[in-house]
Amino acid sequence: MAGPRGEYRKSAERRAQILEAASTVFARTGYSASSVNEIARVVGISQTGVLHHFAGGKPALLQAVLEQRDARAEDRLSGRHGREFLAGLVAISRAQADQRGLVQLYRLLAAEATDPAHPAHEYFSTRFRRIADAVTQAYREVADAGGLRPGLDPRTAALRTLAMTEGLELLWLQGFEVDMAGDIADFLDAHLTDPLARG
Amino acid sequence: MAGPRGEYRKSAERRAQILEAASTVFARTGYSASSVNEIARVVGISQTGVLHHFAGGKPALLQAVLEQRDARAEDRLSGRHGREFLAGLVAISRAQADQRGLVQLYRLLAAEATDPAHPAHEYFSTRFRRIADAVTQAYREVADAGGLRPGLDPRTAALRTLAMTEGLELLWLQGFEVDMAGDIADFLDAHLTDPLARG
DNA sequence: GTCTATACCCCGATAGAC
DNA sequence: GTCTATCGGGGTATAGAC
Repeated sequence: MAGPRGEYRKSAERRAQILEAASTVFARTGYSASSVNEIARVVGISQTGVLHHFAGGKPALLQAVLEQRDARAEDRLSGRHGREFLAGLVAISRAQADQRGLVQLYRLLAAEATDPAHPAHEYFSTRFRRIADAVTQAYREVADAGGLRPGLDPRTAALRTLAMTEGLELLWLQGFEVDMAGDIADFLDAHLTDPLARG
Repeated sequence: MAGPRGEYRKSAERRAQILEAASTVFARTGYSASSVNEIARVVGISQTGVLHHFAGGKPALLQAVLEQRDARAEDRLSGRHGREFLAGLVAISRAQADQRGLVQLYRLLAAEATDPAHPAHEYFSTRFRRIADAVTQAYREVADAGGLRPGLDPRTAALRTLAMTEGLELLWLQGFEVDMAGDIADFLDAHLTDPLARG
């Protein structure tokens, strides 16, 4: 199980360092206004040093940052259905309170990417739709089991849940003292016949 | 009631043109990534021509754009209290559906301005807090009149209302077909003993 | 009021030495 | 793997002519 040695290992570590630096720099000033040079400065190497590790330049850096986060986050919900899935949303919210930089990064990039010319435009639009569909599906499963309050439409409930989640995140970033996880749990409970278990 | 003539009038018109161009350019690419040059190109004059009218440079342009919008929006709520104020929130949401560019501008700037070094940082943080306080006050007035459902705290209700408003705006910008005004009205009604009048 | 010209800075990318 | 040097482009801002 020994990892790569010598030059290879050094390269992998550099890549990781660069990725982390890119993440914090993008989070602070967004994609367009950030520079490879500044990322390099954070790492402590030259601009060309960074480009050596990411041949595709700045867009490649962005893509790598996004992929890294997705890989870490997606399995938190995979395989969960109905009420379990909804409970997973609460868990994710709770975890985000410790990742301010990452949340900020996503918020800023998502806003920038509204422009169709932005390199991450496609990424965000499909990602958002995928999430909305997954939440809709979860509500549908809850409804089939008789756990959804009467008169509620799964799709509408999903969009409102998403809106509340994103909105609370926004307020939290703005510096308001909101209990994201608690508020989302309350909001979900308002849709269900039986409340979710609290963690 | 005749306006200014001759040179003065020409100047005022130019300023208005520049402001409008700045608004659309900022909305498309954000503040940091926009250039005075591009704004000038949209207007059809040179870069120095723009700077002639806005001595403070790019930051002055940004400030002017923000002030212009506030001036137009604030009186929509001034003098209204309690239920009337809440109904005003719904009206504002309805109006925003026709102002995609402006909404986009605010969303992007607010995200950028999370950075304390951003020229609009202070503006957004005080603005957001002012809105939150105003909504809290409105809920308090409703509560005093016995119109708030029992067990609800005005401040918490206000923050959740704000979160829902912002979140719906976000989803709408992302391309989802959401009825912002209708959903907000529903959300408000869930807090009140009597539903608001629908427009 | 608007222009051209210009000074000076930072950007991303490439070539080539070590 | 990392560097310096360099190219071409674009940014803000100022000086001064018309």
